[in-house]
Amino acid sequence: MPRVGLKLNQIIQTAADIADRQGAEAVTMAAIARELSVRPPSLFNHVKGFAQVKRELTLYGVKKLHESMQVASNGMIGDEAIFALANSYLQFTREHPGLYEFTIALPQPRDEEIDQEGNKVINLLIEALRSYQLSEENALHAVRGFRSILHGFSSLEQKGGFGMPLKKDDSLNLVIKSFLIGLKQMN
Amino acid sequence: MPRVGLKLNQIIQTAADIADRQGAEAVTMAAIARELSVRPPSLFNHVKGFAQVKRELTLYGVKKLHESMQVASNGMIGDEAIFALANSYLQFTREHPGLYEFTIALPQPRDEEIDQEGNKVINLLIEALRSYQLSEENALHAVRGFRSILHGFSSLEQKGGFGMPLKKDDSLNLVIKSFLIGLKQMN
DNA sequence: TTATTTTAACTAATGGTATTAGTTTTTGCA
DNA sequence: TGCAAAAACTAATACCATTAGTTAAAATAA
Repeated sequence: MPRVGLKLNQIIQTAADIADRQGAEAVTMAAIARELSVRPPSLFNHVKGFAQVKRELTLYGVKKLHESMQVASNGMIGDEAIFALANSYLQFTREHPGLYEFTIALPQPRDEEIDQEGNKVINLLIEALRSYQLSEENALHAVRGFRSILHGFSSLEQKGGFGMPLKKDDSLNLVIKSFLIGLKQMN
Repeated sequence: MPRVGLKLNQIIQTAADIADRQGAEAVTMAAIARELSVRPPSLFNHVKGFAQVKRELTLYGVKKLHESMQVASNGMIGDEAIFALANSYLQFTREHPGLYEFTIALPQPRDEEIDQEGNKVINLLIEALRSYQLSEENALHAVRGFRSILHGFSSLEQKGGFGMPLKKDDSLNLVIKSFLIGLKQMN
């Protein structure tokens, strides 16, 4: 029994790979162990249990999503920033469908570190909406709306909810464009 | 071992109750059997397997959602109909959080009967948007957008994604209102 | 270098899950 | 009344996460 040298990082990476390739529900301790050529109990030397694996997966996903959006919108403002954020969000959900599921499955009770990382994403949206000169309250409402659009669209797309053979990116563009036009007339 | 007299209907009803009271992931054959005071294998006399239970749950949920929206928007047109649809959608997800999760977990591969029922919901939206005089293509984009807003908002609300202490209904109203304003300037 | 301690793998076992096979009992009908 | 079908059951299998206890390898101390 040679040492494999597992690290928490490898375990989460492996779990994320399984999620993206076989779906979020395929992520099990047994599957991770198989992938790493190790017996399931060995994982418990590095992780408290399956609950922690999911928690780390969520944290990893949110961090990665934030990073993508950060990079994509860097230096932009206004509509340009908003569309850049939307596109990078959608790209992330398409490249990492399984990981994304964990990203939106927030643990109960709330997790300080995950919340903090999630707030960074929200702050990107708040920044991008700044040029709209909304009241503080309306800005928060608008962020919720924008998040709803992004998550709702991604989720429906992944679940196969869009049956019609119609360019999906056009749909997202239209809803965001409409939303922004409406926002401009809000004050 | 007296006859219990299980019916497919009772099984699905029980499953839906468990979903709404304890969460969608609490729905198991074992839990359903416990609730019905029956041994798990007995369920297999009425149901092919857990996969079918989930499938029936999805169908039941979509039907129920459609019925609620149908009733709520009956006789209305334009914005009034749209807000009525949105409110009844949200009410459904709040009253049936567990069942709603199954409602959006469409089975792979596609299920003819579920698709058909889902199309009825979509048709309600298309009808409501008719007064906007959108091109056929834009109408479909708009429906996707509207569905994204509804599902995204509901999903984030359920997952506890809205941290700020801000009236959630106001948020939904604002995003829909903005979206509609934008739509009106689309042609 | 050798000895000791710690780390990380292991095996074995427990209790949960869905599911199948085979059995028994009840019910409904001829 | 008797028989066939339906619907419950028990028993067993194969997964799953997890815990306890064991062993071997690696890191550290002497």
